Amino acid sequence: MVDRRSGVPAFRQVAADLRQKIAAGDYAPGAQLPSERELVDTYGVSRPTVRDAVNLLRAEGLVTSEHGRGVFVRPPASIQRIARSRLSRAARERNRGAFLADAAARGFTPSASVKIRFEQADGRTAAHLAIDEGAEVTVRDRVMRADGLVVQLAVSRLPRELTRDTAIEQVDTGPGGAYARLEETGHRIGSYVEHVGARMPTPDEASLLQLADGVPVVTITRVAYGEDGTPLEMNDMVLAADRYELSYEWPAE
Amino acid sequence: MVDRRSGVPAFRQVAADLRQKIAAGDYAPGAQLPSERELVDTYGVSRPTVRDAVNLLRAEGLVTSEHGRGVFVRPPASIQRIARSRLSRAARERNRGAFLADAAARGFTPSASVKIRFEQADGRTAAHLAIDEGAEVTVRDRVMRADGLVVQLAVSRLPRELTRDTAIEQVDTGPGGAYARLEETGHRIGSYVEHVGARMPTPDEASLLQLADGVPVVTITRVAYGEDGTPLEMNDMVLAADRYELSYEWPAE
DNA sequence: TCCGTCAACTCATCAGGACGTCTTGACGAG
DNA sequence: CTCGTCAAGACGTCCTGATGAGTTGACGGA
Repeated sequence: MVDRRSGVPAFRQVAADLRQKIAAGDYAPGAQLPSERELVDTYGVSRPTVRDAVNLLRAEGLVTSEHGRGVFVRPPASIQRIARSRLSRAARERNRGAFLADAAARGFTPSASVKIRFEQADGRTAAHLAIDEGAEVTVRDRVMRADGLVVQLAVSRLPRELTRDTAIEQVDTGPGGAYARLEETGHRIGSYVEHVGARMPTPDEASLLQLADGVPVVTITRVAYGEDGTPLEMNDMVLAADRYELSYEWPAE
Repeated sequence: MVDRRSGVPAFRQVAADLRQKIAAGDYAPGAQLPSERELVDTYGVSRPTVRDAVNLLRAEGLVTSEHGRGVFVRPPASIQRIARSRLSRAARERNRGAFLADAAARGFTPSASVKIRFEQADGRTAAHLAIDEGAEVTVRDRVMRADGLVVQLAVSRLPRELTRDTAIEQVDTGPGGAYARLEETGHRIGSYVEHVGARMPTPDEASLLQLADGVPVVTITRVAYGEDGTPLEMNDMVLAADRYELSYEWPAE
């Protein structure tokens, strides 16, 4: 029952109580919460108030509601790891590319849809690739799946000069992926930089990645540099935050 | 005006239209959206429907609403960077610790509140530190501020044996921070591993970090290893995703 | 036994109204 | 000119009431 004199809005009190019960294990992961009607009786509030409370918990990623079934406590996500070593030349020689290698090693059946297009560099792309704004870039737009489920979106951009007459402008880049093709044409990779952030998904991303409410996406912008420091490739990746954990390792200096 | 026969819920149509107008620049960053009353007239829906639409945009982090003032387009966040080099010994010798060094270099006035306590290791801590579950650990619970604003939460855990009779069990760890004290007692750091993820904040975190709705947090678990591979310290950090971008760099192998 | 029907239960959506609090700015008293 | 008052308009909260749509399981017919 809510306290009307506390000054705390009723729907927040309901949300706080449910949140506490979930944390305490009264409602275990995967368990169903009482129906809206029951919550109305339990707390002595109206149904929209109960719905506001549930909406809050959903935005926090604590519960998901299923139309016609009920509201359920979100089970903890199964976490996958992406190690820095997935980009090593050794791994590249054994496989077709970073993502396919990673997924195969984990026992998933990976697949990817690729669309190639050519663009003029916008300001951000120009800055990352150290080229002029408006210069032509090759864009590889990929949707990666594991066992049919979309798990990652990636948009790769390279200066057009680096990809002309190479398999990078083809849907299938061949063994070792685009990085292998770059190195074959004399552009040996010297280092990588990854910029990592997080935000809420756009509706498109939420739908593609089949994200539940309250699940953010992790964004990674990776830039590959040549041994002389020239930027060779920029790769914008979007991952579901509840399905991925990134790991980075480096020696103390 | 919404299309009642399209099957798409009215509040989603309103949200989509507003989202498109924001993306197109009709409502610029920082600009005020029409009031709820105006939106009711514009789209021909009731006020709860308009509110549902605005709530959706807020959960996406696109807008913030201010009581008594209106609803505003969220301006793009000012991004800070954390480079791997902030953990170098050279930086440590010049400063008091990673966070204070970072903030000072950026022109902020940094401050931090620290609470020390001792715990028994839970399963996760035991796994990361390679110690027995239940073994005693020293916990440093820190709230970091820049110009008075809370920007980062950090909970550091070390095996108690490593901290006994050192300044690590004091609020002020002295010049160079806890890592410098560890190295002084013969525990030279060999490598770091960071595990990066993202999720929606708990209500506590949202309040401490003054997070707007729809802003996720980035979580970092950093483990520092000795030169022999022994885990020395585990540090759980929580950052506002709209105020930080992480950068990692490594040479190609 | 099997399977289709259908009632009952679930959440999703929407309307319309009421009252509260907060912010802003006009305006008048000093 | 300054400052406090106050009304208007903004969002916040909460209610009652209604309809729609998806899911499940009991039940009865084949």
